[in-house]
Amino acid sequence: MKLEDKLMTVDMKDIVALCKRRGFVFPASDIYGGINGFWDFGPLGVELKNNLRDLWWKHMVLCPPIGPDGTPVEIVGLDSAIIQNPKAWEASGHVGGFSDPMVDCKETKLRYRADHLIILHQEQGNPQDLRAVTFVEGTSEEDISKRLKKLGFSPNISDYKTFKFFDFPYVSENLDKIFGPDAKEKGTLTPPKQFNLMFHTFVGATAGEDNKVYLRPETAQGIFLNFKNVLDSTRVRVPFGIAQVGKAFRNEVTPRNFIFRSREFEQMEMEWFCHPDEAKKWFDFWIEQRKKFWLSLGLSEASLDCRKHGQDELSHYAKTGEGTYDIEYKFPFTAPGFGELEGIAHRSNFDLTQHEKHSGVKMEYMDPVDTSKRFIPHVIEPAAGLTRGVLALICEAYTVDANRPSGMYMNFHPALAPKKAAILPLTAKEEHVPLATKLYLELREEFAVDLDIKQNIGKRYARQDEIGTPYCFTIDNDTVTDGTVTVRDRNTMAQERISMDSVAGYLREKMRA
RNA sequence: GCGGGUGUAGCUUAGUGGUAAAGCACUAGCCUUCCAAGCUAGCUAUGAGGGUUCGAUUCCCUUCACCCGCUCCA
Repeated sequence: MKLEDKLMTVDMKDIVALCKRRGFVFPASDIYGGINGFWDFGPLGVELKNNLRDLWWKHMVLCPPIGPDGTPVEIVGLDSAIIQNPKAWEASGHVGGFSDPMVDCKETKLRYRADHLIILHQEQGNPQDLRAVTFVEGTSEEDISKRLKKLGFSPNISDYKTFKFFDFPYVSENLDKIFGPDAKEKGTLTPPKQFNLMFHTFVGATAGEDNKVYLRPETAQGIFLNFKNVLDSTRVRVPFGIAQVGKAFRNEVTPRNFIFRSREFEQMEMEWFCHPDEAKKWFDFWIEQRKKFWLSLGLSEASLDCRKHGQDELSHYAKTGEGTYDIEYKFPFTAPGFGELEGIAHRSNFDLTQHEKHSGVKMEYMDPVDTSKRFIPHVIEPAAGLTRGVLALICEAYTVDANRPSGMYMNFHPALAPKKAAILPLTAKEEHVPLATKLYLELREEFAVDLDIKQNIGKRYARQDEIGTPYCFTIDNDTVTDGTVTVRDRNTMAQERISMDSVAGYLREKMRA
């Protein structure tokens, strides 16, 4: 089926319904009516998530890729605390810069980032006659003139003083006299609202400002905080990486699109420390590696996009250097557009420098061979969303097929499928069950497998199709006489006979990613 | 945060100001030698709270969740 056709037929509603029906993803706190921005992974969802996480870990830490010089790169793992000293988040810029004050326009229902607004003000003798008009930064002089004229003011921009929104004297008190960027009336802007995207809580039994702490909004900082510890406790040498998988929390203004943007989510991040002069080389290397990784999981080339960030969308730590690349996936709810799956950012030496300043601890790296070479390493960060990755895998796998009883199947790569195989005695009578049980007991030592005895064989195949089990092994009368079983392939529904002894080897072969 | 929509069983749909109905799924049993067949029995629902009323799933208010659009999104 062509991708376009698939997108026509696959509806997010069907995917969400399947996820709940079969135990991939449940609404969090379901029996209490749910809670906005939170989701739970069910029995099959957690298997899928763990499989993706383990493959990532294998690709990063256990068996990292071969570097440009032909030898494997060096990456070590870490699992840092979700709550760190709050100074860490001041240093990282999250306390000050992670929350953007917003201004709403009551008339037009539009919302603006206050730091993107400028105010043009014309001095008047009478304070009651304050002439102040707000514009979105970057509005052309021509458009500004036009709008000023329309409001009955002088169209000559040089008659005005320009302020950043927050630099305007007593801006909050004067809002009733200021024109919004798109408003016809003055005084329609609300005071700037602070959106603090970091969750906070308190350490200790009493709550107060002095023991306020934050839940990490990214796992990366835990890595930077341990940069020295890792250097001092292991024999790694620059260039090397530190990898971490874990939960992160963001108080998103608008959680949307199922588990795509949730307030509690999981990240897979690796910080690659290298010499500043080599940053470009490693940046390109990791973009290539990360793209290959997602393709190897079965995401199609057509539904993946690699895109460089524009200057205006760069985060506070990525303003300089090589910038940021996004690996994006064409989700049903973004199509024909794409949604971010992984960002590869050149964080330069921003974070280490910040932590050196705030903590007073030297973050300089000394080359162990040439001790005259000292520098604060630059960082290339491939940061992937584990939660988003699971969603992409689910969306990619969901395949409509009117020619089978279930009407669809989940086309997971065997290495990712929550269940690798089902063992099905053709009937619940005779000698089929004992033989099936024997095979099941053998396979469960090595693979996640199901033994399903009840109901007719068609229903059981259909159930396995819905959860994406790649293989079904069926025991019938021939098994009793010649020791062979049928293998039923999920995608083609074709069957072949193999000997019961070779089933484990057959599965092992298919699991290779 | 704004605007619009939706909310009855696991799913899809009925229905009513007065005992909430069905199909599929699910569970148990029978039957069944390869793709949701058949028979029997069983389980499960008006998102939450309040108001009006003798009585509310139905009318009203509030709230919550989800979907769409806007906004936002290291």
